[in-house]
Amino acid sequence: MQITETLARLVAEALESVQTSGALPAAGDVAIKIERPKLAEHGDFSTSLPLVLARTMRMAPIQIAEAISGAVPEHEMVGKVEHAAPGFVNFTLSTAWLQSQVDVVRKVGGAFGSVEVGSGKNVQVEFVSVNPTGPLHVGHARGAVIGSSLANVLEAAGYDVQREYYVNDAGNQMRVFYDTLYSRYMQAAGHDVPLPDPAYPGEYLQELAADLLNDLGDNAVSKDRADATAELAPEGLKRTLADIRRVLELLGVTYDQWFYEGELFRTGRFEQVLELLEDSELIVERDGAKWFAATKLGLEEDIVVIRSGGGGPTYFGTDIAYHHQKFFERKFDRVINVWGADHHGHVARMNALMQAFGIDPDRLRIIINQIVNFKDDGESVKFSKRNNVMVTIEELLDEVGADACRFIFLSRSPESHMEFDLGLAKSQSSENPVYYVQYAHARMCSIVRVADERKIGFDSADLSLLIHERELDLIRRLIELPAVVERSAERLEPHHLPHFAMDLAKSLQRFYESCRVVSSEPEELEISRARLQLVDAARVVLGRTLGLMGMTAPERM
RNA sequence: GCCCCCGUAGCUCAACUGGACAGAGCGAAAGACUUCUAAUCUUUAGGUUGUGGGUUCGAGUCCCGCCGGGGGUACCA
Repeated sequence: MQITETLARLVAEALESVQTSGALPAAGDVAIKIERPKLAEHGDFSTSLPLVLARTMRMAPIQIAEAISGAVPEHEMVGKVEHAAPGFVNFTLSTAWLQSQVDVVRKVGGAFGSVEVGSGKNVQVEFVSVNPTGPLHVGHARGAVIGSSLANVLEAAGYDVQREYYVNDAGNQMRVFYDTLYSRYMQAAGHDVPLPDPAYPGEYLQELAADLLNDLGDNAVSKDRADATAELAPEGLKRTLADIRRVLELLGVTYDQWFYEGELFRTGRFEQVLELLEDSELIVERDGAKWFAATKLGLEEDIVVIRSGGGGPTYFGTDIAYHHQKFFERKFDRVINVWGADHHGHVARMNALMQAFGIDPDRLRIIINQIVNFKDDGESVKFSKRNNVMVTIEELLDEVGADACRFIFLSRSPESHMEFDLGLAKSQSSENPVYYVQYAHARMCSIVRVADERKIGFDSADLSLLIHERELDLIRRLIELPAVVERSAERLEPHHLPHFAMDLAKSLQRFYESCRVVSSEPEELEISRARLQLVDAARVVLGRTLGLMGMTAPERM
């Protein structure tokens, strides 16, 4: 059970007992919120319940606070209960209990921080899902990092998680991609075939076409356009996807499932779902096209799902089948899509779609991450696939490194319009907070190594020796991780992790500064052992935090 | 025009969904290494949370109006 839950229970008991005794009047049901005060003098946890109750009880909040704080039952976790103006009840954790947590952390080990809010529900996190028409560029990195860390956090929170990349292999953009590939292939073979319009004019397709000519030979040259394209397309797709996958892995991003849009057509699901909606008259025909009747569900306009003139399904059209499949065939309890801000217009449509399916809209959550504004030494850089000005994720990783990249993207909440200064990230990489955090981890590992070299075993230790302010501060920090995981999972906000990591690293460095761990003085052996256990616990917690962020936890730097 | 997101220290960002004196990092100023890693630590300066109202015991957080920035508003994705 989380600390706050225990405290809330104690407060509830206290409230009940003073109401039973008649010291306080009845007040109906109230939610008891336990929070963390900003100031140390206000204790470790607090509740403003008296302020909330003041009105209905028609009493001064401070009196209520006094009554409640005086009635809080004894508990091993709680050292001190105080009331404070204007109407707070403040809790200070007991020193003995804090000391005991070092052992708890070490026993739980790498699983420390896991919570059970997910209770075995299965959730899918779909992220990146960029059309495989070329290499990923820097703009895609943010969603990749957010999605992958969120998946880690949800897993730690007890969810059964599936990470998915939705491969748009069937749409318009792919046709353009294949048409361009054909032209480039013919050009590479020495034929003057102009680029289609529209086309993907970038270098990437020239290189890919040259590779295909080299590896597959020139068989396709003599075929007509359709046959040749049909021959080149699967290999072009395969190689582009393989490259995307490779670069994502460099960034520390992996998937459980690569789901192909084409699958929705091959299995007939697209047709089925459309028929289903036609039956409930949510698909209508007009102007030669098929429309999703979103106006019947409160939206301002209907949405085309199949274009007129045999134009095929739209992006939204296949999304209908795709999401139906997620909920009804694969039966996910929850689905989370991480999208860039350029797709935010679709959110309302997706909610309407959930309505059409008769699914609780809360089961689908769409995280919109805002566009990243890239700068280079203060100068704004605009990227675009069309005008061919872009930096690939791979180039970014060459310059900045995956860990630093992840940390930077992760520390901003998704809705912030973040700045990413490439020049700064490169030139000041040693001042980057990411190294501060990793260094703290390496330092703790180093201490354990030294203890090992000097043959100082610390399997057993007297933890009651840990009474230094910095030691207790560090323990307080360590045991925050479960709450951080819980909050990040419940609110789908992985950005709390790097901030916690910074705070933890700070506590570690401060402890290191004030408390000598491995001592050569014989009379300090016992305190050394106790501190070694603390260092070991801290190493575990920081390592886990880095792991959740998808970063490495170096043992030396 | 309409819809969504944002505006917090010089810069980059937090603030536990309405709580107590708004916090970190970087940058700036001043200090600290004979021991386990100085990629460190200790101080100091820096704020009318864009702005004007409102709700509340209490507002960076909720509501309304302005100002500024970004994104969307296709039979593109």
